[in-house]
Amino acid sequence: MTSSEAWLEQLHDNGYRITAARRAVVDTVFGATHSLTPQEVYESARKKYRALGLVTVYRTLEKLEELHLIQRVHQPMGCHAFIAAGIGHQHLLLCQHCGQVEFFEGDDLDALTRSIAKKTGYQIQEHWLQLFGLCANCR
Amino acid sequence: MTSSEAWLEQLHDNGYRITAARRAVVDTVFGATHSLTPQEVYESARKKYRALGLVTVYRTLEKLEELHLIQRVHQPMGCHAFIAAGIGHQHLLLCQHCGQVEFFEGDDLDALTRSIAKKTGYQIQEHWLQLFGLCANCR
DNA sequence: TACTAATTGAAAATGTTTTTCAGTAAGGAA
DNA sequence: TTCCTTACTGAAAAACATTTTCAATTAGTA
Ligand SMILES: [Mn+2]
Ligand SMILES: [Mn+2]
Ligand SMILES: [Zn+2]
Ligand SMILES: [Zn+2]
Repeated sequence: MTSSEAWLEQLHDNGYRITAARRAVVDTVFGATHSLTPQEVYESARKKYRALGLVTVYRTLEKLEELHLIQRVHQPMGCHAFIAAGIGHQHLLLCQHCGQVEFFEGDDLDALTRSIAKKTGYQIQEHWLQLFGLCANCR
Repeated sequence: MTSSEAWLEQLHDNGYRITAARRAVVDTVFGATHSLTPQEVYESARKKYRALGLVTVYRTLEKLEELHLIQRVHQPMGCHAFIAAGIGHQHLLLCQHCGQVEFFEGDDLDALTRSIAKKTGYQIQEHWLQLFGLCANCR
C-alpha cells in the first residue's frame, strides 16, 4: 500500500473529497525526499494528471498543511517549499548541496529554554531548530 | 552619537554613497525593537524623508543584509521582515503576542550536532535556532 | 440513479519584488 | 570650491507569486 493512501483517507475523514487532481498532488508530495515549491509540485504532478491546474496545487497544499501532513521548509534561499511533516517532535536536517531533507529527534533544549526564560522574563512556548550541512553523498 | 552612523560608515567604507534616502531607511531599521517588512520600513522612513521610494527601501535593505548589518526574520506568518543583526553567534527570541524581538546566546548544540552527524552521516555546517513565547509585558 | 455541495481550471485580481530608465546628486580629484 | 564621473534616485513597467471569482464538472451519499 502506497501510504499516500493514508493522506487521502485523512482528507476524506475531514470532509474533503478525493479527486484525481488531489491524488496527483498527494502522490507527488508524499514520496519526495526534497522539499518542493508549489510550482515544482505542479510540474511533477502534471505528469500523473495532465489537466491539473496550479490553483489546485495551492489549494491542496493548504489543506495538507492544515491537517499537519506537510510542513513548510524555511531556507536561506526562500521559504516556499513543502515536505511531508515529521511525526511527533522532530526537526529538519538539510543538505546544502543536493537539497535532501531528513528529520532528526532527541534535541533537548529544556535547560537552555529555562535559562533564557529566567534571563529574559519570557514564557517560552515553542522552538524552531534546523541543521544544515552536507549529506553522506555530497560531503 | 546615534549609532546608526556606524551603519552609514560601513556603507561608505564599502563604496556605497550616503544619501538622505539611505539615512532614513538606516535610522528606521537601526532602532527597531520589532522586525519590519519592507513596506513597514517604507511607511516609517517616509516620515523622515518624504520623497523616499519603496524601491530604494528594497535596495537599501539588500545592501544592509549583504553587510550583515540586518538579518531576515523567519516566522510562521511570513519571512519578509528584517531586524538589526545580532553580534557574534546569537539566536532570536520572539514574542508571539507583541512581536518584540530579542537575541540570546549561550546555546550549546555541539553534543547534539555530533550525535546527529554520526547517526546520519551528515557533515553539519550550520544551525538555525529560534525561540517563541510571550515577553515579560505580554505574558 | 439523482441530487447537492465541494471541487475544478481559467482568467482576473491582488500583492510583492525586480528591472528599466532618464534625471539627480554624492563625493573624490583638481 | 568647482568639476566630473558614476552611483543612486523614484516612477513606471515588468516579472513573479498567490488569491479570488466564476461557471462548469464531479464526488459521494441518499
Ligand atoms: Mn526540539
Ligand atoms: Mn547556536
Ligand atoms: Zn522562512
Ligand atoms: Zn546532499
